[in-house]
Amino acid sequence: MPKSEEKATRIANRRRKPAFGILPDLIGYNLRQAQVAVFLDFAATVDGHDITPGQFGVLILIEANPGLNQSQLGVAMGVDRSTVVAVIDRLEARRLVARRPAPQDRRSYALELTPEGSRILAELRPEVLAHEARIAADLSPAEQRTLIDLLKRLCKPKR
Amino acid sequence: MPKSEEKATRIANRRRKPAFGILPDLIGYNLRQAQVAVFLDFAATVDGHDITPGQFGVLILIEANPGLNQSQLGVAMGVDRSTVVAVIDRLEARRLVARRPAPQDRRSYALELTPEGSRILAELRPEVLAHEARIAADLSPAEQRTLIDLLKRLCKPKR
DNA sequence: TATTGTTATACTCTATAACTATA
DNA sequence: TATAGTTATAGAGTATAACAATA
Repeated sequence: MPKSEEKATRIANRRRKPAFGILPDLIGYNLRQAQVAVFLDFAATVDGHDITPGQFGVLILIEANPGLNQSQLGVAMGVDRSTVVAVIDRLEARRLVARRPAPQDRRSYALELTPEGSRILAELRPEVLAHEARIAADLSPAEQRTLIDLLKRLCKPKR
Repeated sequence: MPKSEEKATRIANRRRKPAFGILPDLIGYNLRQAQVAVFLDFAATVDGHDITPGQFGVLILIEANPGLNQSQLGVAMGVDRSTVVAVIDRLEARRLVARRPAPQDRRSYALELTPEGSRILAELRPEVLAHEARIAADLSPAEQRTLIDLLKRLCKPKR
């Protein structure tokens, strides 16, 4: 095969878009694709703060519920309490969250934002709102509300 | 504190639902919550087949594009080609996917489903469709189409 | 030079099981 | 007995950087 033909074949192969079967019709697949894209935009948005969507959620939850313990945080996030340990370890090492002694129960910690954590969160909040506006730029406000409503109703069978 | 009061406090703490701040208004958060719930239902649905949504997607892609190589698969899935290696390693170890010599390019493998892989996929497909119907049970067919449309339009700014 | 597959390495996220201190 | 936090362990999934074989 002559060189020019090889290259043409390679480029053709690269351009020939693969078929996706039933995937584009599946809610689960589109959910996953959307989440990957949103995650990338989030990371780019808060660049310099080095924070993940999950960590942002933890900061919001602790700010909204000061004194929350790790088990309660796990329930709120939908993860096991053993998973919470490492999450809080990372945030504590960065001095964004503190484990205080819980006044009523010596088994547990009362989680709080440090002043630095509050400051970072104050900076993050408008950035995250800008990120939200950007990912949803192609959707009207009504469509954005519809999307959130539909997402909340997934996996919630009629009662 | 008397025992009965302790218990009452604990139960009250457990019942007092934490506040979620701005999270419920964020598309990213609802996307994540929905994906976790969908993933759990998927795992329960294909129980016994021990397959993840990502692995199901790989099987569908290989079936729809027999002879695809690993790099092309990575592009189609949106992951690095080094990530594809371990994914295919696992599916090959389970004899669901085979690395065949690529006819035109000795650097690459032509990926194919084994007969066992085709068989499993034939079993999985109706299970996955049932799973899709279940997670979307609270949505009308029109709402399901709307949801998929809105998800596809996320992170796709107006051109 | 560019591409394919691979390895080494590292990090996040996740879970289960078992342990300890405390309730 | 039950709960809170922890540790050990394991596995999936992800990425970057470098390498050999091939194009």
